Amino acid sequence: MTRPAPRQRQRGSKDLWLDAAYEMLISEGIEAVKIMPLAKRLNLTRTGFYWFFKDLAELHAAMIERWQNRNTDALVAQCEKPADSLCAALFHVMDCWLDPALFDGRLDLAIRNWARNDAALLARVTAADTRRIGAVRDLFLRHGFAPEQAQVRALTVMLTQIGYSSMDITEPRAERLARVQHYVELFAGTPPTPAEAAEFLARHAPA
Amino acid sequence: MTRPAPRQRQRGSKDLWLDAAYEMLISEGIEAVKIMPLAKRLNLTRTGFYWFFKDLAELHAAMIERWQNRNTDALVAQCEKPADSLCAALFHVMDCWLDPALFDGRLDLAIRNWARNDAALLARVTAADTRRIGAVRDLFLRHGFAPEQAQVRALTVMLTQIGYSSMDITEPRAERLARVQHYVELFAGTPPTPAEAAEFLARHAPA
DNA sequence: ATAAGACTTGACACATATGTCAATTGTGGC
DNA sequence: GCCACAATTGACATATGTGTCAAGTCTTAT
Repeated sequence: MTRPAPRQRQRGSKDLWLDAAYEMLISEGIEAVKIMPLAKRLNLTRTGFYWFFKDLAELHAAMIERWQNRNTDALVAQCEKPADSLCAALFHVMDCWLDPALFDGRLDLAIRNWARNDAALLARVTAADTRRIGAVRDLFLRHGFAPEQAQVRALTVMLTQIGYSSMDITEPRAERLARVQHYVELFAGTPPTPAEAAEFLARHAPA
Repeated sequence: MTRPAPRQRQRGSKDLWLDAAYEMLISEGIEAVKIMPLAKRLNLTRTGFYWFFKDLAELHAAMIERWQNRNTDALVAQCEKPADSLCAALFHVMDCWLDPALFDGRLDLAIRNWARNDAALLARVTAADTRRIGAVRDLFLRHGFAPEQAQVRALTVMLTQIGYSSMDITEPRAERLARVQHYVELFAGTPPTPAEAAEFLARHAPA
């Protein structure tokens, strides 16, 4: 009968620090993820941190671990969803742009910037990129594109997504939603049918 | 007869510090642009810095000034170059991707990341983006696209460019060169003529 | 009630950064 | 030769960050 959570006065916790670290990473970059500021934000004493983590490096490792099991898997899954047409398939990919549960662009960008001066992380990001681009490229290949065009279109889809985060575009949700079908038209080379567009919009109707 | 440059033992100089600061900004982000590390890299005494700049903030301001008068102007100029066809016009835009004198993607990215936590800079970046996207959009409008499609295509062109820097893609020059015509085909909706592609390639032939 | 263990705290030692200032060092103009 | 002054320097005061450790404080199981 192991008591599942002994919990005592428990003000801090591993996840509490980790969550705060994520917020910091996303809003100000890895350079801002420091123990003292996190402690201030959490209203805890700085040294309590060391009960949960060996040091800053261990916090960093934990953050990377958490990212690893996220964005990429969801994106690949969206690419592999069965679809009746190219446009329908692309709409599945576009779902990622509208549902933060599928893909967190800000987190991705933050990790990417972090990787600029962390060789080990860069390797993991590059591996993730290869997987993602490969998944989108295969989608285009399945729909009859020549290898060169499939590769370029896949890259452009991914690049656009990253650019969106990087440029920090904050159009209203409705506007972005309406714009998606134009992106699909661009990437596919032909406009989606009204039925396809309608299905997409229905998926993202306000809950 | 004002002696133009009195120069004495002059080991440092405003530009020396500024150049070093740019290198730092590009390779490691604004957080790394600190006086002590710059001094070390330049093999100068840290305090010498204060002869040229009032403080770190003044260095920062100088860097922004220098960026301001660069990337955007060249890009807009490329968009406005006369062209016989849409593809030819797009090839002019693509010139920016291959000529660092026209557009320095790494600098642009670094400034963009910096702007994430500097509201004043963010405003300038946003203004630059508006100008750039507007120039590309007008290009598509001139070639007969509907407003919505022109806007989406312009955004995608810019987003792709930013994504390229952000993703840090380092394909060999020859490969990128070869790929450009596929991007043009994607953005234009129709492939360029062999003559147009050849002209582009000739422009970028090794000097 | 009390002991065990989960969690917190403050003091210490240290590193790296910023900015000020008075003192110095070279060099060109006289 | 030497003066003026542009440019450099080292010492000082201060801020913010990291990490260690011994001592303290709750809370729950017995």
